Amino acid sequence: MDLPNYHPQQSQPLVHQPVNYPEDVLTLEGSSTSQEPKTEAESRPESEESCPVCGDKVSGYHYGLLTCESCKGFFKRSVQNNKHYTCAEQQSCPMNLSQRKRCPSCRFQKCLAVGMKKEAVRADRMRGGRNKFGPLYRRDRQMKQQKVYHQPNTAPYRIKSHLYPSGMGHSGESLPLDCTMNTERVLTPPSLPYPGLYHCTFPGYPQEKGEMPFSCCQAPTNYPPHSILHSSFTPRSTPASSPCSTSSSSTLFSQAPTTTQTDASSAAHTLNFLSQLLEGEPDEAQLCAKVLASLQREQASRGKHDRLNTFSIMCKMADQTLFGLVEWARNSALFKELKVEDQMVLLQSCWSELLVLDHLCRQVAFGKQGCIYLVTGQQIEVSTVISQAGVTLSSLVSRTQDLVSKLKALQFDRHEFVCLKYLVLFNPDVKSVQGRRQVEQTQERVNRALMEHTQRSHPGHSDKFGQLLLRLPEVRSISLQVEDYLYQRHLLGDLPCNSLLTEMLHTKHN
DNA sequence: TACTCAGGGCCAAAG
DNA sequence: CTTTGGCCCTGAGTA
Repeated sequence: MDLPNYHPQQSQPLVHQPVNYPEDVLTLEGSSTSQEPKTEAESRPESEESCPVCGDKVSGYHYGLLTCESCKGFFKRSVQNNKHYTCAEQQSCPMNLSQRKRCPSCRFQKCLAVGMKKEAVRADRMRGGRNKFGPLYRRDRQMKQQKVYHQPNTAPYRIKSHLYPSGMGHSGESLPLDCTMNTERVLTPPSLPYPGLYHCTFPGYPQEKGEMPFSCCQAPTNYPPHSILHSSFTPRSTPASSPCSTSSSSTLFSQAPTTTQTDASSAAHTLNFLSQLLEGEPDEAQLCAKVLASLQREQASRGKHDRLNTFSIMCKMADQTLFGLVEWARNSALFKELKVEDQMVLLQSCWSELLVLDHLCRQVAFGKQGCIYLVTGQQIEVSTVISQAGVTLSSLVSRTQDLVSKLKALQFDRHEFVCLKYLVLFNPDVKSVQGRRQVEQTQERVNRALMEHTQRSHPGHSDKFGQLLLRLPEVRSISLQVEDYLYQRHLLGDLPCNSLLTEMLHTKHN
């Protein structure tokens, strides 16, 4: 896996750039494994697919995925010559066949965002041979093959996934996991602040079928909305008001308190440490705006009858949130101290837990009783989701809402949230972590800070620390269920391709 | 051993 | 002059 915008060797901060995926990212083509007899069409599947970067015709697998010859060459040159491009605009230049030459910066970012792997460009420039991604390419082909198998009427090979809405089944066969959530119907446009994002018609689901429209509450115009915990969840511009916020982050992060320190200085250090952790927290309003803008761009680039369905919208939201979480980790001083390889494996291991934690935090902070609060500020009634979702999704929603209730009862605050995020990220038990000791020390340090914070902020609640830690196995369990669910939907072709989400799912199932 | 196919190099064309 | 992109070469992996 390569992470989008992941340039550990670069010193300048990288700005997250939402990805404008081409309209046909939801299409796929037939393919076959090399062991099987091939038809003419199957033997050249890539000729039917468009490059995820610019939409040109793909010429084969290049640096991790199917791309065109031109983007292959561009990516190779960029990596080989260690190019550092700068975008003259807002890092969101359109990327298509006619405009791909205009902005190399956005083109290169797009290459990385769709999953082209820098490490596949050989440092020794040796020609020929096979690379280490052979199994990845094989798996990719097999998955495409699998989807074609599930959708027999696939000639020609490009299929719009919304022609196969979930819940309809394929050829009457039963599906291995719940895919009955009629997510195409979940969000309804009225009262939404960005009506262009959602559409009323749901391909494959005629309205007269009698389905109940999902009620969707108006998102508050002023962010953030109500919350009894509002004061605990102040935006990132304010928390630096801690007593010792004048110290530099490098000093703080490089010095753990020693046992010889007095209680007072240890407490001050913990406060300082926590406020430094909090400073790295992304601004929720900015994230909200970013996700909305990305969704708007996506919808604007589509035809009137080719709008994203609700499940795809949710996936895009999760994808953008994931981008934000990766960016958060990457910008963390503690995380930067780790080897790049360790950063990668840690993120690969915990991305879904971070997503779940992020969702939980948003619910505790902003979610109204009985509603799910989306990253875009919109709200969906839990009861409606559960009534329309299949077994797996209903169970996920219920479990998550239970956890939200428990966290609310514990008066979960922002300091504790950021600590849990770090505890999940710095997991020394992840296989193949090289700097295990370093990861362990950071985890212990965050653990200590969390303990001291809970004892200080809730002296009457002696076991808050333990109660919070006890929630982590449930977070883990939910995240694994989320991964399984998403992977099954991915195999059915319901997930938008070329997203960080699918990339992470791929890596986990490698 | 022949074949496959992904990475690298070359070079005319475009900017 | 630099960059692009189509074409060809190379060679490890595979049947």
